[in-house]
Amino acid sequence: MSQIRSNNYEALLETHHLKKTGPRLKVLSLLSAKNTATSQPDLESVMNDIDRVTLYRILNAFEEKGIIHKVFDLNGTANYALCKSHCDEGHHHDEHLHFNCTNCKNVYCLNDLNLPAINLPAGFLPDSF
Amino acid sequence: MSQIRSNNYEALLETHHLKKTGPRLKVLSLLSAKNTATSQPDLESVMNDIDRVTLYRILNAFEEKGIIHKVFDLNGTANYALCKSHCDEGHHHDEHLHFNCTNCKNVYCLNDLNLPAINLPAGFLPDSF
DNA sequence: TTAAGTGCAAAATCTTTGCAAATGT
DNA sequence: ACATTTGCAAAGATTTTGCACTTAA
Repeated sequence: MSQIRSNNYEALLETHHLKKTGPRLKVLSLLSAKNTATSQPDLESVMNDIDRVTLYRILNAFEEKGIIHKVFDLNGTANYALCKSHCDEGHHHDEHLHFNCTNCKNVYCLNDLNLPAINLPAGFLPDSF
Repeated sequence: MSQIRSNNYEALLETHHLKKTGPRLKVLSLLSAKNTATSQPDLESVMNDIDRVTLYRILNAFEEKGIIHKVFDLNGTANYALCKSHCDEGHHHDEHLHFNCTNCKNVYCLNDLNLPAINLPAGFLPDSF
């Protein structure tokens, strides 16, 4: 089973023309193991065997490729979660809400939820949420 | 008229037991002059006569007192805007949405807007938005 | 007068950049 | 073998802290 999952990650990397390296697979498995977005500090502490700079670069690369998305919590710290649906290179398309639990401090992705209708002021068109 | 506005700021500071100093009044007048939230870098560049550290302390103090609120834009940079309604010390109560114009990069407060109904997953209760 | 606020210097973080060594294909 | 990716060192940027001086009340 972890075999199957691991293959999924590798396929994901292949799709995006990224090499299947240890650090990258580790990030993917960490992010998919949780149902909440993971903060960069948390990732760093768990990946203490790999360089902090490498983590920055992996996260940036994944975000550009549309593999993960970044959301800032109430403290302004970046949290990352896997994209569920069709995200292209350079453009994310899995628009959904997040919420920040004040109890456990976790950031949840509300993928199942319909986006509420939001009327922007006159003259503005919605682009993304 | 700028006289009247200035008096408003001073009253605001009095209410919160803060001294009416030059830097503080300047921050208040800058924030109220715009209908969008102002990023900290923008504030710094405009307040180039006062120390960066002072600005940090003023913004933190104002936020704690419930005079302003902080919102992070899509780049994770802090933007500040005056609170419109009843915000207490340590607790903000003017819940509203923000949006980030991809054209002008400004962060707008949607005070007039009704909050959309959002159903959290089972077991969670909304606290703030 | 005196408690609060400011400015400066310096520390502590956080993030980016450059380059040589290591690794995947 | 070659282009990518990583690790390390170092630069840059952001945020916090300590302390002496200044200012509002």
